[in-house]
Amino acid sequence: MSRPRRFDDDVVLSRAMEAFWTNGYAGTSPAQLAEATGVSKGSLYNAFSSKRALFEKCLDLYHQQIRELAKGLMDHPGPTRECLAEALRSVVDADLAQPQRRGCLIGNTAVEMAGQDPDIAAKLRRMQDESTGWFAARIERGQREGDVRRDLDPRAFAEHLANTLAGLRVMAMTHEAPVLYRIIDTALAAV
Amino acid sequence: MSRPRRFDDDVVLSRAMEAFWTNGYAGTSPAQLAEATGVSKGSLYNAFSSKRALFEKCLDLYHQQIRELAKGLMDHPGPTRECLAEALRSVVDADLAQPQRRGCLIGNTAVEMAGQDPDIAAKLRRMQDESTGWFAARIERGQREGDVRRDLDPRAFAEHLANTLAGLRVMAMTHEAPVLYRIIDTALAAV
DNA sequence: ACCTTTCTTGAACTGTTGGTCTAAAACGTG
DNA sequence: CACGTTTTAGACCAACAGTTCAAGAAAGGT
Repeated sequence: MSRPRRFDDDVVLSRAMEAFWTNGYAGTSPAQLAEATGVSKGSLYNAFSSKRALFEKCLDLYHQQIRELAKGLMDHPGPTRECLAEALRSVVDADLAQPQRRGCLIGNTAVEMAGQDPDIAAKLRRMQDESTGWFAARIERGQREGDVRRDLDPRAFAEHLANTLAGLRVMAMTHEAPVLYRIIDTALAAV
Repeated sequence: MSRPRRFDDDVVLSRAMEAFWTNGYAGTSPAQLAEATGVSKGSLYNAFSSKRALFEKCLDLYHQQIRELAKGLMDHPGPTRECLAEALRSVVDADLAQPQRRGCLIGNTAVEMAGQDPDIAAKLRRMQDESTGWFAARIERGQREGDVRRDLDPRAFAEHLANTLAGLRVMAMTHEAPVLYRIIDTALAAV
């Protein structure tokens, strides 16, 4: 029928996501996106309509990736407290392993765009709430298994954890592992 | 001698700070700065050399303002736990009272620039560490006054509080007061 | 009344931005 | 192997970025 696309949408999306992640939405120009993806500007616009639309697809991809990651981390064997601590530590480790600090794409986008753009704000809000849900589920499981104090409100504590994580990823821009690890331990002391 | 400056450097700086705060460094153009300050682009460059230099002065002003604020908040009468909770709540309230969410200028800048710019990163790091110091001092005072458990590590808990605050200001971009208040209570449960 | 100095202003400048368009090339199909 | 359709690379565009500059304007010192 027609000429097929030479590039794989998913790998292009993934590379574009990396570019947006390290440089921000405004900080990533079409030229940079072309360079990062190896696909020319023209093709990029042909395939994704606009920089904005491409960005939203990148956000979705990011969210899906952390969803997979979270699923794995929350299913790790071991006591609840250690499981949560290990999960947070692994996120921090991943951040610090990067040659350039870049934080969390969702948090970064909240800071950069949520104030001006209610649509993006709502989308980010949904994503963050989903993360909170994963934490809450793990805590409830801990309570069922007798691992976690019964008087702990799972929802409230999950929100606290999500907030701690949001903070960590900002703090990781300027701090090193020991401080961040200590923060994780302190935040989890109540479990 | 020479023609005097028509504007007051401090009010110009303060208005420029507001502009950077709501729109970010890259998101604030010289034209916007001129508009926000009421001073023409040319004069702005004459007085502050470059957008970058102006921004650093704004950062310093911001830090000085929160230093004053923190001094007041940490000296409030009442038990330590309530004092800290009230301090965090007042920051959250101030964020939510704004017509446009804008987070924390230090955190926002960390996210936007720290990855690329080691100088800025170091400066932000110093500012954040100073904030941690204020929390630590208040906790130590609480311990001296018998208000706070002796086995709490003031430094570690202060870092946790600074991290919680950093998180709150990102979460405030997309969440409302009840969630944020609950997070504050949970984070302070150990005091 | 003039001189010097620093200030203000607006225009001008260069590079880049986000985005469009086109002409040529590439492909599956019949 | 020609068809009709798509993709592609790159030229192209107006707008705007950050910055500079020449010209004039307001003070004090002489």
